[in-house]
Amino acid sequence: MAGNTSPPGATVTSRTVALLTAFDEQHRRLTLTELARRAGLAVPTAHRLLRELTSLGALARTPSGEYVVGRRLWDVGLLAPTPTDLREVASPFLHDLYAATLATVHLAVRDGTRVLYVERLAGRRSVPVVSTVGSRLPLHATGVGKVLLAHAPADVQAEVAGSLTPVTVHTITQPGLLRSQLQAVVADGYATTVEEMTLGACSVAVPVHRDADVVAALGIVVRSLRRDKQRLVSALKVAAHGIGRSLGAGDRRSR
Amino acid sequence: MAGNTSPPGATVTSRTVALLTAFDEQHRRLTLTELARRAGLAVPTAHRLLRELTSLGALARTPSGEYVVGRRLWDVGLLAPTPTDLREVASPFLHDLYAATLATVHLAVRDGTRVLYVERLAGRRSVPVVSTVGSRLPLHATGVGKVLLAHAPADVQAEVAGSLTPVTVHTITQPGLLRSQLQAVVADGYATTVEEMTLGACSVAVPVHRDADVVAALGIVVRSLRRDKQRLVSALKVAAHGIGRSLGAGDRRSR
DNA sequence: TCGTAGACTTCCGCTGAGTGGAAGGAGCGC
DNA sequence: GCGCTCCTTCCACTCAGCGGAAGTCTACGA
Repeated sequence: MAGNTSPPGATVTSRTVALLTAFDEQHRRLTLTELARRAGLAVPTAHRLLRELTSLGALARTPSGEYVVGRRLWDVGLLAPTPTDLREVASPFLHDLYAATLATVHLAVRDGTRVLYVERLAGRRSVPVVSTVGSRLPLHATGVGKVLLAHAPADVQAEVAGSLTPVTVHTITQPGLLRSQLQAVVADGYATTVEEMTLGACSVAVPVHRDADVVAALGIVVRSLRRDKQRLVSALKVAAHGIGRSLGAGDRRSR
Repeated sequence: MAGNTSPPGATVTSRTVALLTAFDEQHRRLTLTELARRAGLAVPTAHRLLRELTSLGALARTPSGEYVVGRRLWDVGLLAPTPTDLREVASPFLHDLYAATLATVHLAVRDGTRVLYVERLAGRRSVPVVSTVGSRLPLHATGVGKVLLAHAPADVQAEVAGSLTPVTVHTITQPGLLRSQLQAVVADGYATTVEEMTLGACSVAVPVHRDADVVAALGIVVRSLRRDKQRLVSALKVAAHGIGRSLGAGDRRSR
């Protein structure tokens, strides 16, 4: 009666991917049992798959036996088109912006109803923030998020407005207020937040255009906006414009 | 007689990984037939696996039907321990270094007998170079490569010295010359190249220590070394020292 | 307009690769 | 020593995966 009771609709491929995607920001090293549980697999099955993945270089093992993401997967991941192209093109502009402001600089795109951070520059003297490259945060609570939301399709805006979860006491939770702010973002060409994501941190962000489309948002985080908001906005706009122009020129062989 | 003639030793997992790793720097978008060929699979098999991978978000399709690496894979790849931790820790030091030199800044580790570039900062006015993040270059033809090679085990040094392929007319091709240069690198604490990888580009690089081990190399690329080599070397050493100290402090929960 | 070539997609019967329960270590704390 | 937890290996059953063949779509040249 030794046998086989495969869960419905689970192909080997999906099992493999399930194992790989069991890793996340909070779980960068996992044990066999934990991986099996997170991927919904029997322990021996997980063990065999993990051994294969390890020998192929997709995963690696720590000295203590835990599994971590391997270098080969890092390689392949870097080839993902949108983040990489954006990063590559934007890089010099981000450095200039950092040099000019000494603030934390963010480049982000929209991923469904969240902001996905594609690049982050932070100096040692910058305001501490929660974002890291690859992390996702709510659209309504960050500067880059508001920019991306303001230029998102109506159904996305509706979905976000339907569940405005607070992060700090200053996070926007009223759909009407959000709507009017988004209109202002489109009109003014920039968005701001004041302690809506992190207490003690404010942000300014502008859209990055490629032709008519908004493909990304560029933002900075500072301690206060009182002093020189206008200077920051214009520095951001210059950088965003430069990125957009380089992006337009850079679409080699995309039909 | 419809049947099954699976190649020996090919598991589904290895097929999946073969498909994913069929992508590289030069082939960031591939067609079905090309992928099947590169992974050594029958076209219908590749087709089915690719469809699964696409629906799972590991791959994506361009409007024209080609396959590209998906965002989910990018996510997972970012969790690979070594490159990410290094990047994260080194980031502020790299920016400072860039600000101080305006040169292209490289952070690299050794991957077998090649240099693996983990991070690159390039300004708009920097010397153009071939490296991108994730690319691998020969150890003997770059500044960071020489540093890593000088601190590599003897067998790696021997293997590299055994096949010194020239890149430019200035690339080192004599094992004896390489050996003496590597000794100098260890003694002096820095390495230089003069047009050995790219004509018109010189580089300086220093090791990044974590305790006694050399875990990475930090380098910059400039047009000429005549002018202020000593200033560059000391700027590099300061940054490398800072990175090493932060690394030592930053090894939370690694047994 | 039609024919041809090439690449993509769907179908389906055979079979061996994948499955997971069970059992055998290994390490640790009490 | 004893029990607990986690990792690893084994193995018989069976269904998931395989790929040849056939059908579809698109591009291009006559």
